[in-house]
Amino acid sequence: MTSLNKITDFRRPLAINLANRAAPSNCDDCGARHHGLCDALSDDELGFLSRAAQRLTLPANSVFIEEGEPAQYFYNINSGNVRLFKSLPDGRRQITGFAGPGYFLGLASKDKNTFSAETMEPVKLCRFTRSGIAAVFDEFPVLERKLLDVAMHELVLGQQQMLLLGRKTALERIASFLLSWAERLEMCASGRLPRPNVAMPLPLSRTDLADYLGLTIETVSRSLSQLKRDGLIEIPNIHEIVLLRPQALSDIAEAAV
Amino acid sequence: MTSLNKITDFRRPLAINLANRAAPSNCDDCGARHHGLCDALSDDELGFLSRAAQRLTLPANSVFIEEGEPAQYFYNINSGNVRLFKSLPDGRRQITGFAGPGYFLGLASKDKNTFSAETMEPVKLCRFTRSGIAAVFDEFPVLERKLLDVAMHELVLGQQQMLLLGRKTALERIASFLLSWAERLEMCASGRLPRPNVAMPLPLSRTDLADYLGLTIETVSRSLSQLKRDGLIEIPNIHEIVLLRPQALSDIAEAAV
DNA sequence: CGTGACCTTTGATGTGGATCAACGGCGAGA
DNA sequence: TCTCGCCGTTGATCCACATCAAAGGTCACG
Repeated sequence: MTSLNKITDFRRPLAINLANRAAPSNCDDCGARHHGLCDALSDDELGFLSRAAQRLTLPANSVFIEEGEPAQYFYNINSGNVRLFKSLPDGRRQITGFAGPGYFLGLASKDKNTFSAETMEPVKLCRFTRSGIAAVFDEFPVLERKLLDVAMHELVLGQQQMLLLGRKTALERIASFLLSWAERLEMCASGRLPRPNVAMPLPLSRTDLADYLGLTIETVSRSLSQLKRDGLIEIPNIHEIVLLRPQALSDIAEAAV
Repeated sequence: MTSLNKITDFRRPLAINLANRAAPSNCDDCGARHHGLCDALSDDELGFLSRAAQRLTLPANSVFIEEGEPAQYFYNINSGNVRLFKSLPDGRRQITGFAGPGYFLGLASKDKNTFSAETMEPVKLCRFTRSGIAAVFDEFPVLERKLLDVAMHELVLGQQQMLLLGRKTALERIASFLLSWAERLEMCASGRLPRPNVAMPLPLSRTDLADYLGLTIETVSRSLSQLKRDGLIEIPNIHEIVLLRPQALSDIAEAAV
C-alpha cells in the first residue's frame, strides 16, 4: 500500500463544504469545537467512510481542482486551507470562498469542475472517487439530510456575498469581511458580535482578500488603514487583526443609518 | 374548507428552489419541458404532497417573505414570477435571483428569513408549514437527494454570479445575463448557445435588471443600447429581446481574449 | 383623445475605486 | 551582514460607472 493509498482515519472533523465556504470546523490541533458530519456518525459509519478514500499530501500553491477539467473526485480536507475561485481568460479572478480542515470539495460538480481550488499552504486531504462517495451516501442516508442543511447554509452565505459584491462600498466590504471571518473562527459570543481586543488570525494575502471582495490590493490596504486610523481595528502584523470596536464595524458593514 | 385551505393539485411542475434561482421549469401553459421533482414522484407521492399545503393568490408587488422576519413557511410557486433580494437600511438592494412557476422558496431559512421575496405580477402559490414539509421529507427520502442536487446547482449559479458581480464590467454583465436568461428559458440548443433571431421574453424592469447585476438603471440602458448599436441584439419592445449574434455575446460575457 | 404618472433613454458632470508609480519592510539565502 | 525579491503601503492620476438632469414613450384612465 503506497502512501497515496493509505487508509484515512476518519475520526477527525468531517464538516462538509459543497463548493464554497462551509460550517465552522477546525483541525485536531486547535482544540476548538468541531461541527459537521462527524457529530452524526457512529464508529461503524466512520469505519465505512474510511474504506472509501485515499489520502494525499499537497504542497503550497498547488491547484488540485481546475475549472473546466472533468470532475473526477471529491475531496475532504484534513489540514491546511485552500482557496476556491473562478477566473476569466484575461486573468481576473474571483475567490468564491475558502475551505479549511474538515471541508468537502467537489460535490457541486456534475461533469466539469465549475471552479478551481488551490492550496494556500501544505494541505493533507482525502480523495474519494465518484462511486466511492455514492456508496457512502447509499449506506448512510442521514448524510444527505446533513449535506442538504449545509448546502442551504452555503446558499445563505452566497446571497450575503452577492449583496456585498453588488452593492457595498470598499469600506463596507472590509468591515463585513472582518466580522464574517471572526464568525467563521467562532470568535463570536453565541452568534453575536465578536469579542473585542482579541487577536484574530488572518492567514490571507492582500491579493486573496482583494479577489474575494471584488477590490484591488491597493483599495484593501487603504480601507484597512482607514479603519486603523479611525481606531476600529489594530494590525499588529500582517497575519493578525484585532477588532477594537466590533459594534462600529457592524454599523459600517450593515450600513446602519 | 376556505379558499386558502383548498387542497393543492400537485400534478404540476414541481421543480425546487432553495432560496435562489433553480433548475429550469415552466408553467403548464407554456408547453416547455419541465424539470424537477415531479419527474421522480409517483401519483401516490403527489397525493401525499397535496395534503400538506394551502393555496394562496397574491397581487403584484407584494412582499410575502421579509428578511429578518421569523421563517414560518415554505412556498411552492404555481404561476407568476417573484424576485428574491436582500436590502441595506439605506435602500440599496441586491436581487439574488428570480423564481418562477415550480420553484420552492424558504427552505434555506432556519430561523429568520435571510432574504425577501416579492411578486412581480399576480402569483399563485402553495404554502407549507414547517412540520408539513418535514413530513413530506420523512415520507419521501428521494426528495432529499433531488433537493441536494438542485441546491448544489444553485451553488454553482451563485459562484457564477459572484464572478459577475465582483469582476465583470457593465457590458460583460449584460451579455452574461442575456445568455443565462436564455438558458433559463431553455432557448439553448442542448446546453450550448441560444438560437439566434428568436424573440426572448424579458419580463423585468430596468430597475430589476440593475439590482440583479449590481449596476444602475442608466448603465443597464446604456449597455443594452451599445449592444444594439453594435448589432448584437435587437429590442423590439421593452419586454422582448432578440439575440442576433449569440457567439459575439458569449465572447463578451466570458471576456474571450 | 388628452392628461398625467411612470419608465426608459440619453446627455452632462461627478466620484469611488482602479491604475500607475514609488518606496519601505521583511524574510531567505549567500 | 548585505542583497534580492516579494509584499504591502501610500501618493498621484485616470476612468468606468454613478449621479444629476431632462427629454421622449407608453399606458391607464377620464
